[in-house]
Amino acid sequence: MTDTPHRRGADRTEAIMRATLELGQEIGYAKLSMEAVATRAGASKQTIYRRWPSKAALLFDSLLSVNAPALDYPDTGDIVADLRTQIHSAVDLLTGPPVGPLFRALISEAQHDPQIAAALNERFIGPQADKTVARLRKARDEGQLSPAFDLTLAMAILSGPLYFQLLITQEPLTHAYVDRILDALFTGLGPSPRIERSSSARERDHRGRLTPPAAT
Amino acid sequence: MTDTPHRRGADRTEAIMRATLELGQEIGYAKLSMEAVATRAGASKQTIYRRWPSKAALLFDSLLSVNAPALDYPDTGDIVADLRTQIHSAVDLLTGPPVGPLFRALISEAQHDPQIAAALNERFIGPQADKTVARLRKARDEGQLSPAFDLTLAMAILSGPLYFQLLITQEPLTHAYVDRILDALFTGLGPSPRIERSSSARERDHRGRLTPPAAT
Amino acid sequence: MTDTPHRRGADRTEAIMRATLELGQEIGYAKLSMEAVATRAGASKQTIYRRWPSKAALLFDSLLSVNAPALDYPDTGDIVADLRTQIHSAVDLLTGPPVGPLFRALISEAQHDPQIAAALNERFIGPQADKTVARLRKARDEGQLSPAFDLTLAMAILSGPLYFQLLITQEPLTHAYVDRILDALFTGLGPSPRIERSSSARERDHRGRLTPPAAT
Amino acid sequence: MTDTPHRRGADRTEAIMRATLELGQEIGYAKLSMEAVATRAGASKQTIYRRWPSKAALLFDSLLSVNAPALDYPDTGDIVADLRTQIHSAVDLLTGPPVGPLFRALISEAQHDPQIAAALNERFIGPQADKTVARLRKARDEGQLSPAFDLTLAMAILSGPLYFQLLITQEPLTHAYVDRILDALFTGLGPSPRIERSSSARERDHRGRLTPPAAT
DNA sequence: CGCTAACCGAGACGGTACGTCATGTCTTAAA
DNA sequence: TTTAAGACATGACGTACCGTCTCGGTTAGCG
Repeated sequence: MTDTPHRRGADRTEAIMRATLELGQEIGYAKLSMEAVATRAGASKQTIYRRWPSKAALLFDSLLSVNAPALDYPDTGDIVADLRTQIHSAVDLLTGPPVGPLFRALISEAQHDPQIAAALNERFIGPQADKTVARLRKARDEGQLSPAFDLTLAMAILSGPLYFQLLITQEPLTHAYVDRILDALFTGLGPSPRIERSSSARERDHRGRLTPPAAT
Repeated sequence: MTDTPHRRGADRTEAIMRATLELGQEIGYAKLSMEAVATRAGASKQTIYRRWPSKAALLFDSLLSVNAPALDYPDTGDIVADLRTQIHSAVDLLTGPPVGPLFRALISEAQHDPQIAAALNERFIGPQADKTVARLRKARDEGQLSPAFDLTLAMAILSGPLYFQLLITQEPLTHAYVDRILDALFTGLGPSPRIERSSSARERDHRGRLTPPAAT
Repeated sequence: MTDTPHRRGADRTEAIMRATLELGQEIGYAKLSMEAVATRAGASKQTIYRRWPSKAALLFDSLLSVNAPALDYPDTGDIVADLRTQIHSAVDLLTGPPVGPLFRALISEAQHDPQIAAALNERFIGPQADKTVARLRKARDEGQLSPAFDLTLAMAILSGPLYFQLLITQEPLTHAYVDRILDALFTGLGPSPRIERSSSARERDHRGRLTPPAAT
Repeated sequence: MTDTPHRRGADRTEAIMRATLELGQEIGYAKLSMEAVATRAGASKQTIYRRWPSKAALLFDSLLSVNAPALDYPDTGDIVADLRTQIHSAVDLLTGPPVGPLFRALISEAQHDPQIAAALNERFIGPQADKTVARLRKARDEGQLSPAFDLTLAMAILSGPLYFQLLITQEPLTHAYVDRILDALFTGLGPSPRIERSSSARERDHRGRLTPPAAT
């Protein structure tokens, strides 16, 4: 009476996703087989297929089931500091286990599964991008940024290089790299004399620029 | 003896890669099977495995075999115009068939095959990035950019959003989008009043900035 | 409350057997699945398993539920005519739908299900054989057959070749073939000149013989 | 180099059939699974399916592979003795392992697989029946039987009751039962006084009759 | 010019996983 | 309480590819 080998729908769902995450970390999400997940979860393949149409869909839901820390932008009034805080967190999440490998596997799948691509955008990429844009908009509304500041493009410039590093060059994604991009966006692509600058000076300059004025 | 079912070494290599490209375009590179390639090419699986250790390796060589136009930067003296010309070409290449889907498939594979990732970087991404950096360096040396301009980061900011669009949002990668990024990099993230500006005025301003001066 | 999706005990039993017969005729009794029967009958699998322990048992009861004409021997006083009448009827029943295929399927099942074999003998084969033996006994008692006539063996000789034809050679089981066997049993295996013979002559000869006297 | 895990086509065929026979005897031919055969034979399922289109076909070939004693009729000049000898042998073969259960399983399959039915008739039933008919014909030609003796029907009367017993009543098939049928055919359905009769008397009477003259 | 070694296609082979189907048991909710 | 509905673990199905391994047949290049 007390062992209850299995009980209700949701229980199975959870067990399967847990098995997916475990196996994914052990043998890699690319080599994951439905068969192995079923065995590990003590579930039948049918039960898995009842809920998820494909391995990618299972991966996706497993990713969602990871109780990720809510990545909401802080609002200290300092747009750069807030972006930094938030992007550092995002990078930490997307880089480390268990989310990192799973996330990369899903992007990989998204290249030949439009449904996964759509879901990924709707549930993962999009919301996060929206938050970034929203935080930038608030800063612009508060006059910290030029009224004409291109919010969406700024978001792309903040995100793009990170994904480039994550997916293409596959070099480690450090906080320092994030800082370089933030500095480029708001301080300029030039010699970044930020170390010497006082924080008040930095704050005054938060107007969205990649470069200092060229040496005349 | 006029039909010559097959001949010699290199011939086979070519036939196999041709079959790979054909099948990839017909059924998608993800669903491609060595079996199907062998059949289509009139080759035996053994012959394929003799030359390529994995499907990804075959895809990679097939990608290289596409006689892509050399993507070398022009040098008209105008750094922005040259970047624009070159990146437009690159985007056209990476977007359209047959390279586009194949390229995406390879990036997909690279997520779980470090060898492919390395090869992709060494033979594809890296060289192109180097050319971009080189062209930027030349512009800096010629005084068109601030001496402190961060060449590598600029490259990442130029490339990142494009890959983001290609791999993540999977929206069409247009010339217009490339132009927006270029403008952001060199003109600023602001209202881009470039339409009214004379070209000479634009040229004068090529100093690497994302934003106009904030409204004071 | 006019649709009454289902009602009470016996109703279900009937609906399930009807569905079994329908599906059996449509897709064959061998490919019949409990699942399909349940769906067709609008019943749950549990309800089926409550009543029948196996598919074969369900088939068996479905066979019994076919309102087969009672196959009782007529008694006109002419043993051969009566046997002929009765066996013709039996052959017609066992050959045509829906009983034929179902009967064969059950014999098939009986080869690896002793319970079905037993039931088949008790409820189907046995009673019919008993009737044949009884009719033969009566004829013997009336002096139409030799007192030493082996009733059981005669039954086997009458039945055996029919099952041989039904199950093994699977050639059509005709009335003519039945007649040949009857003639062999009562007239002889020889040239059967029965066509020229008067019926009275035939009757006189009903003593149970397979052959005419050999040509001396 | 001496272990040779497997080598040539035919080897596999043999191993698979051996595994089929073994498993069939252990767990029954009805419960036999291709999966189990493959495992036992150390073969892959594909290899099995390459050779046999269905489980029944595999069973059939396995049956043929049993090195059954050639069942050729002796010819001692005494038709009844020869039939007896031969049918006793046939019954022994078809009754005992490994042929018996396999044979019954195949007849079972033949009820819903016309190909098996055809093969069974062509390769198993037919040839044996032909031999019986041929032996009977020889006897007729030699004058031991009436010129008008119906050879085919005699064969059916000899075989039918045996299959009836094997498949339907499933009672043991004894030599004694065979003898009763033979006696019915050649001596008559009557009181069989064969025990007291001299063999010469019996021989004289071999004219193909089921009954003695009725008691007048 | 003929022989031999390398290479080829063909495809069999042991595997692994696929995605589907049916089994028989179980639970739930409605009637 | 009986039911329809259907989830569930199990296990087999038949198929698709994987990567390895003979097989013969054909060149090609050396002798």
